[in-house]
Amino acid sequence: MLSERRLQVLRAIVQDYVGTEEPVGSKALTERHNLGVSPATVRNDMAALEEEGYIAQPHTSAGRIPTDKGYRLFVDKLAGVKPMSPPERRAIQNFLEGAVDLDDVVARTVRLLAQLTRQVAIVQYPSLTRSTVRHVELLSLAPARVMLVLITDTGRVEQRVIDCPAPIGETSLADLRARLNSRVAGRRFTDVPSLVEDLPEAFEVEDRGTVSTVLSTLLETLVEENEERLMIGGTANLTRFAHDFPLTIRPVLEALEEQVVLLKLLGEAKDPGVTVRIGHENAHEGLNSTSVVSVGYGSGGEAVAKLGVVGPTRMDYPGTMGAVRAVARYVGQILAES
Amino acid sequence: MLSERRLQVLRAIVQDYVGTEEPVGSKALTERHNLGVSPATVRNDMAALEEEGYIAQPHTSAGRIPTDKGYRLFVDKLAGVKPMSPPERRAIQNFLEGAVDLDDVVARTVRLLAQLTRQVAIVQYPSLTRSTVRHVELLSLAPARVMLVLITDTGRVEQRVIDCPAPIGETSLADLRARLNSRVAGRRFTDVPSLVEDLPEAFEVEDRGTVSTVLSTLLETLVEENEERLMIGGTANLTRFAHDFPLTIRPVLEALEEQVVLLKLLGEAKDPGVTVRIGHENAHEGLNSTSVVSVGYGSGGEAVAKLGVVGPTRMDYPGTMGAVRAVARYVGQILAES
DNA sequence: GTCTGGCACTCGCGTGCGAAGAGTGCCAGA
DNA sequence: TCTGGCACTCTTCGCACGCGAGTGCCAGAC
Repeated sequence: MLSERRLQVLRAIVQDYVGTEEPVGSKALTERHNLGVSPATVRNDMAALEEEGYIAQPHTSAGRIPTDKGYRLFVDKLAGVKPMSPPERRAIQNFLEGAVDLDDVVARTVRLLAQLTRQVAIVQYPSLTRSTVRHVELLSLAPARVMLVLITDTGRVEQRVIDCPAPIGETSLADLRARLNSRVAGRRFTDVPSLVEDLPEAFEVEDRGTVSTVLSTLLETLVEENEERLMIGGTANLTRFAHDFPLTIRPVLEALEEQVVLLKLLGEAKDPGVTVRIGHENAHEGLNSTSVVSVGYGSGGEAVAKLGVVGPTRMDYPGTMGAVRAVARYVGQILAES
Repeated sequence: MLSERRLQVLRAIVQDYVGTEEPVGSKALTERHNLGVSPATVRNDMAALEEEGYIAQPHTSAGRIPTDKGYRLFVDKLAGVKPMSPPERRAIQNFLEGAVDLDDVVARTVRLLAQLTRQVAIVQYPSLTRSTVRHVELLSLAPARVMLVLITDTGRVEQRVIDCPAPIGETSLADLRARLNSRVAGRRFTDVPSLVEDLPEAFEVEDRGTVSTVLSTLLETLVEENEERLMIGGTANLTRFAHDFPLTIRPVLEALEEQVVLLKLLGEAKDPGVTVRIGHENAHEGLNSTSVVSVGYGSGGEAVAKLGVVGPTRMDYPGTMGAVRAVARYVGQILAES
């Protein structure tokens, strides 16, 4: 077990390193933080911390920098979440309130998050799977071709063109539309399958094939996770620390282009609060020198999607966590209102 | 006027510099291209080319590199468009054919273009203003709240929620939907305004306000240019030449995040063929050291949107132009089919 | 026991210098 | 008009050197 002072030393190292971006030595530490002890003592503590793997030195005769393990301890035990100041809160609210539709909400959220944290922001669109159905529309494009439009309570619209096994008449289609909506409107996606199960039976034999096809397409649309979209922004912020790691920026940019990777990244965080994944804790190799701070957000009390930022492991964790949490909260509010 | 041989020298310089990424000297030139003259002669030509501003030397005693003006001459007079090889064409076609909807088409196009050119790819969604209406759908969300869904021939879907001045009955709404569709379905956006002008007159007085509101929202949606969306990809390719210009990558990334800038960038090119804007020819400052190669594409014979790539001025112009042109052609085909 | 001051030691980094190499410009001759 | 040769310029690279930051350890003080 580490003594209280050693934890303080670790905290000081993290704070200084995040601020200066340079390895921090024992002398500088005692000057900047009044720990009440001499550099020599701090050196002993540092040696112990290094022994335990919390800090490391890039070269002999250089200062120490925190390891992933050190940041982890810092985040878990030594630092809280720094709340946003009232002016910042107002700014967030104002910025988000101007949004006109869902795309705009997401776009503004990304910009806002990128600006606040000065890092790369990722915002997932409100997920289909946890939302409710507002309306299902069926349009006849051709005798045996139907377009399915699904509108969710979060304002998201998904459309699919369906090739039917047999032509279907306008009357039958209208019938199907009406029955479908009376059953599923306002219901959660997860409940839909059981609600429409016996629907084909209500139709004439010749239409049943088409009805089944439409229904299965609807169900596909509902559960299909790979349709989950997200928006990213603030990639220019990567260049802020590129001078340290010019070789790092490439894999990060590559990872950011893989939506699958990002969705997995956000999806992994199961914690209801703010989740932090540091360095090698990220499964994806390209992100081994970055940290991901993410949190769920939702229109009701419930999370329907995630948002977060990606930045260097050397980041201002309390501030970033505060910003991410605050933005998530306000986005939730905006979604609930609309 | 430059002599034939001097143009050849310029062409050789551009080609070598693009290949090696290093300033090219007179000796290397004569070795790699059989110009039939000695290095000394080439030196004289180089001096002349420098005098005219087509090439420059980074330092005294270094080789020459092309200037923006030099690239311009190269693109206009010295190089053609390099057509794709048959295997490449097949690969393009195969890759694009798997697309399931418009988003997917655009996403695949971006990936493809980024891979082929190894540069940053930008694809604009097929523009609303030049497409035709496939279907207009009206959904009653609440007595005085209607959702308008517009489906275009390119598969794009736009939706708006409209607050009506007065409640409107389902019958009237169905009537409006039917009349609207019979008038505008299959028509070009630009024709729509005159086609629906007198529509309110066909309704009862109490519904006219609502009908007008719906119509004006529809017209807004049709003309609203700021809704133009685009997708970009391949930003990781920027790092390929970041070692030369670590300071360049940041403004480029910033510019790429400004959709407005990109739309303007693509919009500027009026030429029906492939357009190339080199270095300072780009209005946006951040893109002063990059070139943009763009072209229109469309489902019919007509261009409805643009696509292109952004890369260093030192790029393989013939190859890039060929790839951009080929991809545009195939995307057009895919859009026409679906 | 724990902390402190002192001291020797280790490296990384910046500087200056010299040699090497690439490339140019110019000139006289074919 | 082209060519070969020559002197000149500059950049780059390697290397030695000194400086400074920072460490580790030890003996002594509280």
